[in-house]
Amino acid sequence: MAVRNRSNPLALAVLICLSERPMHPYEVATTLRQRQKHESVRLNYGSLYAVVASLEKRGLIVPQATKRAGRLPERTVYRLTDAGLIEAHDWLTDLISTPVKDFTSFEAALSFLPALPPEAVVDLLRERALRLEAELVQAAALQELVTQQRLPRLFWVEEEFRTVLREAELDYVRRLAREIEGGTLEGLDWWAEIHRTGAEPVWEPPPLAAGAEAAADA
Amino acid sequence: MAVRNRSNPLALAVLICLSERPMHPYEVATTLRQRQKHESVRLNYGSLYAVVASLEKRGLIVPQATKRAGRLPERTVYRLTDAGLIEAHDWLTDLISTPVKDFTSFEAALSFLPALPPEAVVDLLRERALRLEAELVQAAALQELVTQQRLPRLFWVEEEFRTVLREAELDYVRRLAREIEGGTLEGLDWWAEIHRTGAEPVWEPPPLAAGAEAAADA
DNA sequence: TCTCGGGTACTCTGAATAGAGTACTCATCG
DNA sequence: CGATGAGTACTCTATTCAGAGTACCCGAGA
Repeated sequence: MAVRNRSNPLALAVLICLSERPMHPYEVATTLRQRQKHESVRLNYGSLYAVVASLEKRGLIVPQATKRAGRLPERTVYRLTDAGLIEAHDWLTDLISTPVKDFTSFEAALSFLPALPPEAVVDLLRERALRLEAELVQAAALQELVTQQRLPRLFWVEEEFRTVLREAELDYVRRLAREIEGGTLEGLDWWAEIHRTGAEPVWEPPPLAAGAEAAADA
Repeated sequence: MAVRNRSNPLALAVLICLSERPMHPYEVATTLRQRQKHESVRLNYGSLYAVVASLEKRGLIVPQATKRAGRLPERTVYRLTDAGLIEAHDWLTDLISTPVKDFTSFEAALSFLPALPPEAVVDLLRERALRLEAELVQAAALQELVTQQRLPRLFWVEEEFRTVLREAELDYVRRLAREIEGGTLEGLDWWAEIHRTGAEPVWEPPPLAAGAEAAADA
């Protein structure tokens, strides 16, 4: 209970949903799902209710009424406070204007590349490329479906952005595979050697002052 | 204590470090720092020791010796087991071959765009573009420094990838700003209208079946 | 009528984390 | 020679979170 201020973007999603009209948490969740926002913001109930409690504690939202339909669990409807609206705008402003470092899993993977033999890596990169292509095809299909439903692009920009990133990744993955295979990746000789000798697995060499012209620091 | 199997890539980093030679956790941390891997894998002590404990429990690493230097705290040196090496390779294989959905904060921001007025968003996007450019300049400087130190590209691919993604993002940010400013973004009319009327802030319209030709579902 | 799946609306629990704190050493500088 | 600051090597704690679980309702089909 209680969220590190501005850590979880789900809190922002809640604030913005409530800026439309008062809702109870479950309704927020279904709204986000309907609008496909759960593709961009991690959403699960455990976090949702924690986030809502924290927003209430910070005075950004207040409970408005709790209704009971039949013997279903109580629904607590929340509404946004003025402070909440301001916080939402500030937060969003900040999120748009200032890039933050996200840790992606492929970046992690890339930083451990030398742990596998180069030929294996080429195959794996090719596999990744195939999967990325498949994802792009799927995304395009979805795109089409959505335009047919006449939902303007404005409400779909995050998906567009995802596609742009995926295309850039695909490009890079292909290029890297080609460079390893073609032997043009600097460091490949050492890399292949390590795995050929079947030596104890080494991940990275000492900063490696080059072969031909050494010591040029004077 | 105990890590959801394969959730935290830091565990992979530990396995791969130990595949080089036995180390104690703190040494793993400094090694990762030296090699700049903490730019790609989230690293902090709290997680490090938890992750190490979990790897031990899973039999992927074993304590080899605990030495004490002076009255400094004990250092427990761990080494990789055979199972650990296999797990490292499997995990890495998987990470390279299979894309996973990462939730980035800019994607979240984009999905809430309509909550701010369009002119404000244009300014914020321009600001972001400037910052991205600055980051790219910095990255290029670092790149140069590293090549001068003759560290082969192989050990730097993750940084290269980050640059590729940043460039793609910059492109997209600029394009989006232009399209909003130029009025060519579909949905802009509605967006501007909402914020002009100063109506209660609304984030998204009902799926909006277009103006001219409606109902085409028969 | 029974029951089965699917939807509503949360609640609980056990991990997993981030980041600060601890407790010591060693080099340096006035 | 004492203070200061950087470095070593963890440990602790308060959150935070993911996912499963609970308890109910409703409609359709056998």
